[in-house]
Amino acid sequence: MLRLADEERLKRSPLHRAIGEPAMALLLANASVQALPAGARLFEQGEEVRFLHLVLSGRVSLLAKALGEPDTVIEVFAEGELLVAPAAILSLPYLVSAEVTTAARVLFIPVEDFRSTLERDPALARAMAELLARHWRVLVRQIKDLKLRSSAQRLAAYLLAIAELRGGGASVSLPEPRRVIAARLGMTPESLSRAFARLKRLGVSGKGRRLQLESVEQLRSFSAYDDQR
Amino acid sequence: MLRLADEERLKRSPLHRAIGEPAMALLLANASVQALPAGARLFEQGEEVRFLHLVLSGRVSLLAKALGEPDTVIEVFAEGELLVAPAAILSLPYLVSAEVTTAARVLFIPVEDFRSTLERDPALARAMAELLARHWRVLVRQIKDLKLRSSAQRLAAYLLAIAELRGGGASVSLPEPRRVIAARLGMTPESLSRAFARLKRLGVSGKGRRLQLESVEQLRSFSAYDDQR
DNA sequence: CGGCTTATTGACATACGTCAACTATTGTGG
DNA sequence: CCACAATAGTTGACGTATGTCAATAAGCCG
Repeated sequence: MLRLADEERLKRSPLHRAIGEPAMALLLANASVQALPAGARLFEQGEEVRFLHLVLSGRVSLLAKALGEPDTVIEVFAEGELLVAPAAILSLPYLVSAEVTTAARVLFIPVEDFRSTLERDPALARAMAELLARHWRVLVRQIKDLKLRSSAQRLAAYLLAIAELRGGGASVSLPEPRRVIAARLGMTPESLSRAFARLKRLGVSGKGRRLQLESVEQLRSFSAYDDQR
Repeated sequence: MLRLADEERLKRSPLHRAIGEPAMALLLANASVQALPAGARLFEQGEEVRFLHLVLSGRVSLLAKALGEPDTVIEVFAEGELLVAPAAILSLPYLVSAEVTTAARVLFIPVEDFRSTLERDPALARAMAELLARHWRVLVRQIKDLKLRSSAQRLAAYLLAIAELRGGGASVSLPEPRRVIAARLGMTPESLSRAFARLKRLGVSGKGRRLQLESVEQLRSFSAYDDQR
């Protein structure tokens, strides 16, 4: 069930670090791991929560849909991250759906175990408060983005956020297909293409997933980027 | 310092209910209350956190500014609510500023007292996890709004959210000047005016702060509104 | 009752979405 | 390994929602 590699990854997760061995054991008592292909759905908006999910590997997107069809991406979670704890904490139905973007291994913790551990173990409660606090900031940043920046500025900020700096430039490897990035940034794939075209003039080059940023400085001032984590 | 009316309000706040008398006493040890006029600033984006703020009365807006000037409103807090706990929990600078919208009385809790109580009192940690979980959902809903709905739909959803239902209709009393509502909904005051004009055809009437909604049903379907709390 | 702020309306600009055609990339089976 | 289909991304033409700027009207307060 829990492979060795999974154990390793679990040990490195922020949750495990924060709450330690004994509390983790409680959470794992009835937990299981599933290997899921890209496209698999973990849960749907409106459903009752049955498991708390922890991403062991791969990537999982949170999707929101309006009554019409086109889903948008709220956030993408990677290795070590916990999915949609709020619904689990509040015993409320999911506000969003979750879809595997890159084939993933996911830990399923029964929500009753999570809730009872949350009652009993103060470290878990503190860890959740901290995790949610971090997430609050991620979401607020996204709202600021959507309200205050143009699509090209959002793209620039996104590239800066995932870039590996070196010297005055940086290189970026896009972690998702462009279509997903477009949704995450609140635009259509077409607009994303055009945003990339606009950024060419600001020193963004390369094709496929690998890109080079010629001048981080220039991008930063274009995006009105504030590095605050 | 703490007036009787303040005590009353404090007792009714979700925080007090959740953590009880003794933990609350710890938080209050060095706390003070300030009466603030509309327009007063509680803190600025980028500043270090020195106090945790609890709104006793009045309304306080969270503002975000880009490098250019025009601020946008992330959220408005009313009586009994806690302001920007994430920065306090994480010991990170504020991501947003706070401005009093309607003259307010605000409790200032020194952040050291908050942090030490958070360490020691599991009930506070759990209360914070729950509070942040609720807030997470508020923010996600706003992101869904911004990405998936038109300005008129956002306004319709907003009106439904604050409406007092009666029969098939409802009445609404706008809690903020229209300029603030516009910013909260991610549009200009001009666009808000036009959104109201569009909703007239859907049975939204009245002027000034008091409005009537003729058919909640009609608005709901127009806004593609999902009531999920 | 002025005078100041706040909201509305109109004319216009623009960013972004939509639709469609085209191109590139990826995967698959012969 | 190539050929081809399927999918993903780009580009162009065009429409529309929303922003901008300016003028007017409406509320609000001393």
